[in-house]
Amino acid sequence: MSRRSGVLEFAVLGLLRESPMHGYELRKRLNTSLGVFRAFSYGSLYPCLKALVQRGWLVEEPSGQPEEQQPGRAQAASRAQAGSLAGRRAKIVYRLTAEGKEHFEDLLSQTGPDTWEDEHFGVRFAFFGQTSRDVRMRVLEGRRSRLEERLAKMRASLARTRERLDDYTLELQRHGMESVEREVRWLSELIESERNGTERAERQGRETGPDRPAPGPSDNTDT
Amino acid sequence: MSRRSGVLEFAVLGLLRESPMHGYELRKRLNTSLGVFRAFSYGSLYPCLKALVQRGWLVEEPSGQPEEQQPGRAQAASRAQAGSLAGRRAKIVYRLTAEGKEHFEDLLSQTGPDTWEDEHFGVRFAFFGQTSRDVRMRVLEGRRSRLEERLAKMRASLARTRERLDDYTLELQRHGMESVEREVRWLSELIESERNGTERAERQGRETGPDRPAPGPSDNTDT
DNA sequence: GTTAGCATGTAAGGAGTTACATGATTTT
DNA sequence: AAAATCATGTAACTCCTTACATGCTAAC
Repeated sequence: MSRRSGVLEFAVLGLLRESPMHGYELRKRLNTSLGVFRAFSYGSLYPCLKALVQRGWLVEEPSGQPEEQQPGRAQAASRAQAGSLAGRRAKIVYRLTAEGKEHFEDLLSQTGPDTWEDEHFGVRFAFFGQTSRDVRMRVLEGRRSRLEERLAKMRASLARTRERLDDYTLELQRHGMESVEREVRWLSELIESERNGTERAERQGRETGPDRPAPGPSDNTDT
Repeated sequence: MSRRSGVLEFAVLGLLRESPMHGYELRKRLNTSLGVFRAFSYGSLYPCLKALVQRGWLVEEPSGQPEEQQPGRAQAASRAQAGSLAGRRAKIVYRLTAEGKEHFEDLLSQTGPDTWEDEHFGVRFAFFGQTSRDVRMRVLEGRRSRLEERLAKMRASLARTRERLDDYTLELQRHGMESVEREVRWLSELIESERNGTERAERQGRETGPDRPAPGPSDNTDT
């Protein structure tokens, strides 16, 4: 029962929305696309898929990689016993149902306080491509003010305890604060560039807007 | 039963080593000193404390803040039923035993592959003040090469999939990689300054922050 | 005299991992 | 023919959180 993950569930629905996939591939995408932030194992993925099927958001489809099978009819005959799920071991492809799609869009439109917490924010951002602009803005701004709160607390506690702490603890705190400050600046840039993007494409319905080309003039892939 | 936390256990022993404390205070220290990285609730802290007592690494000591109690005898009499742990509600102070101290020092000297993983590294670093220099070096270098591995994987996967990803996913990955690169640079500076050891601090040109105290020759336990 | 903060605990459960178990297909 | 990788799954366990339950004490 359960397996009501939240993050994992959201990511699975989001990835399957782009195209049907089987579990193994799904997991790789999960751990690269959304990679730095979370990694999942089969032990959580497969039960989650089953649960999503039971709720009617996914359907399982057996697959023997149809495209590659057409030329190989002679070979296929030799192990034809396997029936319709011939060839390779019943690779189960999961596909999003209409209800699943609707449910995912509901999730996408949520802007509750959870959405900008550490565990959720990364995955929310990863699917910003399918998210409406106003939701994007609320999530980005929510996260920023969450982080600013955190910074304020850190600064206060640092001011109170500075003298009692040894150098390493201090350095750890300093580095932590710097990281948070850096994320705040990043968010501010993103928010700015969302604001400037307002020119064309004023439709903010939940239509999946692929009309949003660049989140800023950020082109930085060096080394 | 269990409650063999690892991180929480380590942090509790480490904090109690500095001075005895009761649970409530301990939790505050846990969530500020080691703050950005982890936060713990009473629901995990108190059972952990009990478990550590059972293993003989801590002892409980009742405390009614003795200094303030002497003048208040008349009032205390009215609720004298509470017996020897009078006054405020039996505040339980936890103190590290000799065995606990020894055990903590064992933990401090460990340099297994776990120690530089995300969950452990922060808390290990927080207690570097009590850690011997060679262990510090191994942990810092271990973490750095762990992160470099991760960077290599990210770069490879990015090169493979760059065209298929939308702008937000790309931006997420870029920011993630930048964060990891930043931590690598931070580690390299720390490693440098550990190497220079006795030399005193030199600081690289780094305009971002105020002054860098540069954890220098802080005294440590040697073997 | 009531809110806010100090202080300690427990039961239930959520979210995920590890280790195991199995077998097919591709590469060397 | 061995090794690597693809592929799917389950059971047991870990670690931690939430929500609850309780009561003291300081301050407004």
